[in-house]
Amino acid sequence: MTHKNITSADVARMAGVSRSTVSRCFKADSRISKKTRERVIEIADQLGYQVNKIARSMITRQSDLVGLVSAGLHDPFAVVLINQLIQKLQKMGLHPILLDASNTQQLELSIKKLAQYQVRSIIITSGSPSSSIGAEFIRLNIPVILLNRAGQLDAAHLINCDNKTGSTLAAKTLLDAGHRRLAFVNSINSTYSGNSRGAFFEQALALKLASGEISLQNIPCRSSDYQGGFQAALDLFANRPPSDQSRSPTGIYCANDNVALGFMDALRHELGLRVPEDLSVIGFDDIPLAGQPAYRLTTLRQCPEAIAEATAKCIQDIPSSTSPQRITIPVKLITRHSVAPAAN
Amino acid sequence: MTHKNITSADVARMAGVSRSTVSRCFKADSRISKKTRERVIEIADQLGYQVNKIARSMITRQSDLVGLVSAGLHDPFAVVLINQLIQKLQKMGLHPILLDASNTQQLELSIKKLAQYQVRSIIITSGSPSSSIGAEFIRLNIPVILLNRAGQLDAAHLINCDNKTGSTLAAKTLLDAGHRRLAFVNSINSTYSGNSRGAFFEQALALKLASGEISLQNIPCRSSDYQGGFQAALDLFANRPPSDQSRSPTGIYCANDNVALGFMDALRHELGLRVPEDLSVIGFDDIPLAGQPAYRLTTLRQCPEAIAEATAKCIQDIPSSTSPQRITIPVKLITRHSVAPAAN
DNA sequence: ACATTTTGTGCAAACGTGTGCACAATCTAA
DNA sequence: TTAGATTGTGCACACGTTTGCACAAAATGT
Repeated sequence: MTHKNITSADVARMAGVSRSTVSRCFKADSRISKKTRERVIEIADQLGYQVNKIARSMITRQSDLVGLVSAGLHDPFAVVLINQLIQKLQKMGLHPILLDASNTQQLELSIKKLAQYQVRSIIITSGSPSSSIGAEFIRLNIPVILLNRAGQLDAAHLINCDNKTGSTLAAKTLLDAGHRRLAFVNSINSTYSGNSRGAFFEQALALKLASGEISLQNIPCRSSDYQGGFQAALDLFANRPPSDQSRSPTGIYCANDNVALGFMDALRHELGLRVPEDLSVIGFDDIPLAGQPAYRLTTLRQCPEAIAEATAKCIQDIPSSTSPQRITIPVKLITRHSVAPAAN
Repeated sequence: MTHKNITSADVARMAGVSRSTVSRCFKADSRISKKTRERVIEIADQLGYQVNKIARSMITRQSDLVGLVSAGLHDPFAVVLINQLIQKLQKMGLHPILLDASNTQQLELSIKKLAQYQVRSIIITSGSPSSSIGAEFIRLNIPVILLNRAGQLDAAHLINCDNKTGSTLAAKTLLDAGHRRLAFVNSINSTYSGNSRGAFFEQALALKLASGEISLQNIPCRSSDYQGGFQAALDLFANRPPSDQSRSPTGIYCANDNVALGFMDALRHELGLRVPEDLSVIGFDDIPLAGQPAYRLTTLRQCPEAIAEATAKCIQDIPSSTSPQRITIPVKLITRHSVAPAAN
């Protein structure tokens, strides 16, 4: 027994006008006499009438729905970002439908169904759903927004944090502290952010690397999360002869905070090394945990609120924009206590 | 220029049948000859036809959309729970629309709009949106599922973890370790879970409390999160004269893991106290961080997957179920290294 | 062979809205 | 006063589906 909704016909009858008039009373730019509009809205309110979005979507071929795909909620930065996105979208009257990209096959299925809901746009935030999915949406004329992801899609809107400045700052910070043996910790499963940061880090060090002043080592981890960082630190020092200890890196730049925290915990709790006395560590993102007393991680902050804000604005601008947008969000060095002058 | 979708009329024309027939070919229980059905589906596939959910929803007054409201993504347990929910729902072909309950006023607005999308049901997971919202949905004949929340709504489906058994186990664990001065850390902003756990904890200790064998102190914190726990520990020892130190509690039960971690960090990093040597701490939830080497928190695990599974099943069963469901999910004691025998 | 049931398909109405077009009413300008 | 412009409203169709009803064809029973 479904509840009978009050429709525009009801309020039309009540107000002694046609359904068309009722409809037009809710559109700002329609030619309706002030008097009629006021009366109709009055009655509508009184009846608790609300326009049926489903019916409206059918005719306008547009909805207030937005697809939001993310590879699980494992990465803490992804979580705060999504949180901000939800709030901003909600404020704009948009409703995000969350899709999990962990299972690619599953995802492709869901994402096709999603297209049937006339979503206004789709935001792809992390992980790696095959970019063919994005292409599929482009083909259906549904705008695609890529957040911190590689842009193989020319037609997609791109919003990225400034990995170049960030990585350059990381390099400078470690160099200024006197570190000579540097390392970059990154997942072997290439992600856009990680690879990009690594490349810019190396680029910032290029001159000194060429002159032999400093060294740079790539430390691979299995996954770009806490466990990955943890294991990477273990692996790094596992089969290293004591005589070789003096050659291990002292300035560590991690692809993101989560990796950095895992790396630090392994150093401290498993390997008996101190941060920052023995090794300096820099992360990226500034996730909430990074600032807490257990870690006090020096890191590059990318502001999730700014990204969410830019995304919201991007969606708003899409109807009037002709070419896909390219937006770069600034990052900021947050100096805490995980970097100290090199001991040797 | 919107992309022209292929409709059932297209495939009907192509197959030389009527739209009705096409529609029926996709419903399992319709009387359609095997031959026709196969041919139609063949052609539909070939054309890439997909039923328009919007149009279907309009006529069936049902959609594959599900409302999922949560108070931000701050609590780590809420995050893993939501993650599981998303995956399970996605697997069932349902699409969750996420709503943020941080701003109550904003929420009421969004949630009303949501009703217009004919959501199949609404899942309320944490935080405290006024229960009138739930009532509003009940009134609209939209099923409401409350997860780990108080049930002022008789008509709502209730899924709760077993706070009673959990708190009883916590009490037993601390008592068995020889602790006499116990405490419960909970937010002053009452949440259902926190209050419930506190009440059952006290209940489990009732006999020994009455006999004066042990003592129980309530430690309030401003919020039921990391910061709250952190500050609570600071407050507890702030204006306590050294002579009084011996009377402070040694067995601490926290309303949830997040509070427990904050509490522990304050003890260790700000107050110079050791866990578990000086104080024993038990949490609730078993969030991912709790198991990591920095904490090794002994805690009561409530399995997010089990809750999500129960929720999914609940939604599935709703059409055929007559009375609202009441489901309790078991919890399990996870023994790690934050509880030790009482020193004195 | 005929009556009756079963099976398969089409017609048309409904869901609730937006919007082009027509047209009446009011207003403006000479 | 009258022709034309402007304003406000209604009619009717469209969006893409589901589904009750009608009905032809096939199958069944006697």
